[in-house]
This record gives sequence, structure tokens and C-alpha cells, in this order.
Amino acid sequence: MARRTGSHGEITGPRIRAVARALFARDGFAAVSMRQIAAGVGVQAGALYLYTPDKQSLLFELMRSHLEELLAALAAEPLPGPPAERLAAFARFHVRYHLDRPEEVFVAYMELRNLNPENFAAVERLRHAYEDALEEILKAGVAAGVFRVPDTRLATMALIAMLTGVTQWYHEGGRLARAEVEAIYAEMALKAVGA
Amino acid sequence: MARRTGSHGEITGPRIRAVARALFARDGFAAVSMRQIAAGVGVQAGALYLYTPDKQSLLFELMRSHLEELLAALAAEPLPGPPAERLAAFARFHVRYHLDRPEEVFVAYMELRNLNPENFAAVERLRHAYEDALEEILKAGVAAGVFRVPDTRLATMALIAMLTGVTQWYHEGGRLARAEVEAIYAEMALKAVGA
DNA sequence: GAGTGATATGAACGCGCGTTCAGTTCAAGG
DNA sequence: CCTTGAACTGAACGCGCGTTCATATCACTC
Repeated sequence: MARRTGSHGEITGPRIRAVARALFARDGFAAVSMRQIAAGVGVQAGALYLYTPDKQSLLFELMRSHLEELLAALAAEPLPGPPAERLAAFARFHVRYHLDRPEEVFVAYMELRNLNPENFAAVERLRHAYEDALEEILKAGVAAGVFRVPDTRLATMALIAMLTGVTQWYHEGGRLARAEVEAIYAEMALKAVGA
Repeated sequence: MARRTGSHGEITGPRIRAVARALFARDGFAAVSMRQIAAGVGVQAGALYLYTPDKQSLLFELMRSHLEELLAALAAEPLPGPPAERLAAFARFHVRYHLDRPEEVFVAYMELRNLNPENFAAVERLRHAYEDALEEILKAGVAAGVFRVPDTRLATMALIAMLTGVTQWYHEGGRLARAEVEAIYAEMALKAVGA
């Protein structure tokens, strides 16, 4: 038997990515087999290869699309006014976006070493673009004399690490509401750069 | 043939752990085979089982010993005086210790999901103890009125994430010297909590 | 210098891996 | 209603995996 009733390529493709994302996030790329992904989708392993050339491309596509959506969302976010307000808005955006997509975030920065060199370079380029957006804010703040940081690159990396870390401990329905968490992180970020 | 001249258990044991640590850090636990580890040591795969009951225990032992050494080193570190000085000393210690052992650190927090439940619980207990040490400093600072943080637990996680992030970008011989990096991180940590 | 225990080999075990492919089923267009 | 092609199956491929074990070698003790 083959081709069960109701199957469609437009449905199976996204479902494969969703299942792969969930499994990669939970167990890690190397520990997840194509057969496990297929089982999660409700399909045989061979069928996956109608939608991805190989396992590596499946991972890369997840990471690439995540980072491109992140950059697009940042571009769509209003970052108005003086550097301090822009930094606060960036911090809130970053925390919110990452809390909304824990799986994507987790995969995108835990599985870097499982990318082949070419794919790694492409992903790093996107990550760098995002980091640069933050660094621009910091540079503007330093130039305006409202931030005091000895090194904007170091401060950029420190802030991103701090903000991204929220995904490691936050759990829905915990002690703190999302809005509180966003606000607290934003304030810590501002203070950290001396605003 | 077997037992080549000059072999000793006291040498092979540590060498296995060193090779495993290096390979796990570079490629990830799930992507490293026992045969690769054995090859790095210069031994056949079977010989590894004279030193570890299985692959899982090898990983756990690396993580456990790392965290216990971290806690011991923290306990041996003088954290004198008022909260602000203690926080600065903690931040410098954390950055220094992590920069000195990039492989241990990387393995200890990238491979958590590859621990079985029992081992995971043990490692989490140790991590928690370390986090608590920082939170105690923050609580003391809040009580003394010198730190302003809405939630000490959140601030603890944010600071540790920020400080640990140094391992993700710092490279020996880069733009900044180690001492500078330590100092900058310590100052950012202080400012972040409003000291 | 014989005997013993620690240290290692190398072959083997069953198993699951990523990937391929010939064949099968079904939805839709003319 | 027939044809066509997209969607999928199920079996197979060679390979490397973690682990075990009978066997071999060597360092050391008495």
C-alpha cells in the first residue's frame, strides 16, 4: 500500500519541519534519526526524501529560516528615538521573540556544530547581522555619551548572552509573568551599559 | 598481541577522559563514537571498558568532576567585604575559571540532555549549588540596599548567562587581554544590578 | 624465574543508521 | 473514465554503533 487518503505535499512538508524541530530541540540533531522524524509525521522514512535532500539540509533549513524570520521581525519592530529607548525596545523584542519560539532558538544555537562548513558560514552570517543591529545601538549610545561601555563588541555579546539566557529557566505559568520578565531584562540591559 | 610496552592504568584513565572531553566539546556526545575516543588514546575500543562502565558514565563523570571542581574553586576563592566587592570578585572568578577550561564548560552545559534522568538530577543539584552562591551575594546586596533588582533569582540567571557567554566569543590572542575582559564583565555585572 | 593480576587486543554480537529505489496508490485534469 | 504524475511504501544497501569476551602480553612480587 502507499499514498493514504488525504495526504498532501503542502501539509507533509511543514509537518516534517515541525516534528524535526521538536525532536532536535529535545534530543539533539545527532541523537534523532530520520525514522523517528518519519514516525512523528506518520510516514515512512523514505518519504522524507521527497521534501529534503538529506538530514543535514533539514537542520540547515530550520536554522536559516529561524534566523531570517528573526531578522525580519527585528526589521519590522519599531526602534524609535534615542539610544536608551532603542536598547530597551531591542531587549524587550529579543526576550519576547525568544520566549515565543523556544524550540527554534534552542536548535539554532545548540546545533551549530552539526552544520557542515558551508552551512555554518551561512548561519554565522545571519547571526552576525543580528548582533550588528544591537551593536549599532550601543555605538550610537556611546557616541551620544549616554552609554558607558569600554568595548561595544564585548557588550553586544554580553547582552545577547544575558537576554537569550531567559529561555534556559523561564517556564510558562511560573512565578513571573512574561511582561515582567521582559521589563526586568530590559532594565538590566540598560543599566549594564551605564544608561 | 596485547598490552604494549609502557602502558599503565594511571596514564590511560586520565587520557581517556581528556580525549573524550576534547571530542565531546568539538563534536557533541552523540556524534562521538567510543572507537574515535579509543583511537585518540591510541588503544582499541574494548580497552575503554576497563575504565568506564559505559559511554554515559564517561560523560557523567566529566560533568560531575567539572562542577565539583568549580564549586571547590569557588569555595577557595576569597570573596571578602561588602556585597559589591563580593559580586565583582565572583564575576572575575567566573570569567577566569571559564576561560581557563573552555572544553569542560562547553560539555557541561551543552550535553545536559544526553544524561539519563538520574545523572541529570545529580548534575542539576551541583549547578544549583553554584547558582545559589551567586544569589546569596545578590540577596545580601539587596538587603543592604546597595543592589536594586526586582527578582534575585532572575538576576542570578541573567548574570550567569552573561558571564558564561564569554566562552562563546573570546579567543586567545584577540583584541582584548584576559584581565581586561574580566574587569569589563565584572563592571557590567555590578552595573546591571544597580550597584 | 615462575606465577599472578593488571592491561590490552581483536573479533564478534545484534542493531539502527542515512539513504535509495522499484513498485503501489490515489487525486485531479481532459 | 482514462491517463498522468505526485505522494508514499517497504524492502534493501553497506556501514558504524556500543558493548562483550576469550585470549594474549607484560610488569611485578616473592
